[in-house]
Amino acid sequence: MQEKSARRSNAARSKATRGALIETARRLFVEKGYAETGTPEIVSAAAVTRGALYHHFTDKAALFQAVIENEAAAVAAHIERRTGNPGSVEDAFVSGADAYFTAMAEPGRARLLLIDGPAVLGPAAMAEIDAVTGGRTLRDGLAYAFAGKPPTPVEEATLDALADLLSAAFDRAALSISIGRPPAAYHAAVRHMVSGMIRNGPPASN
Amino acid sequence: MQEKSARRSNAARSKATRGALIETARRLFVEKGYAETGTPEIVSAAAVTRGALYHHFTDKAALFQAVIENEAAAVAAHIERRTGNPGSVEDAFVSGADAYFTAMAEPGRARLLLIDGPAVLGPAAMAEIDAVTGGRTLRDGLAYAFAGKPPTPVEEATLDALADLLSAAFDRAALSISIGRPPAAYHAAVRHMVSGMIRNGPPASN
DNA sequence: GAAATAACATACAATCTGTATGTAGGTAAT
DNA sequence: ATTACCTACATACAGATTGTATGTTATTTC
Repeated sequence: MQEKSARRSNAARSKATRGALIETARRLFVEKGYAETGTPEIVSAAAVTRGALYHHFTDKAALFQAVIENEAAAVAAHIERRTGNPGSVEDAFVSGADAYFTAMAEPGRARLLLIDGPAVLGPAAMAEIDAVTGGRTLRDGLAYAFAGKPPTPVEEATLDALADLLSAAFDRAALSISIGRPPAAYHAAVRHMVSGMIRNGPPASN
Repeated sequence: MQEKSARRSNAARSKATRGALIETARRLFVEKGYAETGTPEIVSAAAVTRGALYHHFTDKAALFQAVIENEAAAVAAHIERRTGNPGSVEDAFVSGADAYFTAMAEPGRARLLLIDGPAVLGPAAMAEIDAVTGGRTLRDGLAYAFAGKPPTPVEEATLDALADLLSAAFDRAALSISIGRPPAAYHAAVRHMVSGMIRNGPPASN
């Protein structure tokens, strides 16, 4: 065997330093925000060098993106884990929203995914990430809720827009709760909004 | 009279340079984003010096905040100007949303107010600015819509939350339209969301 | 018109980011 | 096992940016 430090494969070395960087960066980004956190501080806290950082990530934004992708995956995993199949479509939305809220209650997560993420990576890139991880379940739920009970088949674009609005409402709820607003009020508001949208039947075409 | 440059009062000088800085900064912030726009570039484009900038604003963020306050005021002015009194409460919301969308269609405005603003100044400061300029009209509209038709008087906190969610939906609609998504679809979606929320009556207390 | 103050201008110190270059440890082929 | 090669990291550096400190010029005030 070797001396002090055990021999480690390159894969293991990479995994360790990447992990340390992402974990430490996440903490500092949450504490002080993306712009106010310098790479010297990150690498110092992670006990690596800037050379290692720029070896594994093309720039500071790429490190941030790795953090964001982690968070998005964690949210998706949490939701998928605790998703049984409830009775009504309405209940599915409400309990889905509830799962989303508890996932987003993880400290710092709302700020990362809803504030800094869009600003640093752009709304387009964030939408991309959301699509890869969670996305689309809202839209499918709405389509199902409106299926076969037409005045007229719902326009695709309107469905997309409706899902977008609903998603924005959920995001805002998560963000507001994360800054101390009363969760119960937001739960009630979400329930009301969802039930109103669904009971009201499919949207008119125009 | 003086020689070449006419004597100008201090108030006039300040107004001119502040105006040039805010106007130029707005343009560059929209073109390249807040973080990627340096103060040297701003002052150069505005034909002033960095000394002038830091005389009028405590730092770069303060200049940005001035830009944001301008935009918020412009939105509020636009909405107030074209607000008649329509028939139903529902129509009031829909036409209010419409006015909001056209105001937010001003190029760059959505990015400034909905993306960079929250990231640079924080959601709290943005809420403050919104409250000073527009704010509260959504909440009042909802209160009016639900007035006197109780199962039970609507909880204040729930009303706040509902207004918050609705506002988030409007923001998202404005943002999505600003990046090229079909306006008609969002108009339809907003109408459906609003009518559902209102026709569904006051939210249950729990 | 002189003193005081506001509105700038210039110079500087401290950082920070990304790159370039150098080195040590791991892998692979012979 | 030795050699050659490649990956992972370290160090040094150039360019640029931010906020401040200090100096100068134009207005106001007395």
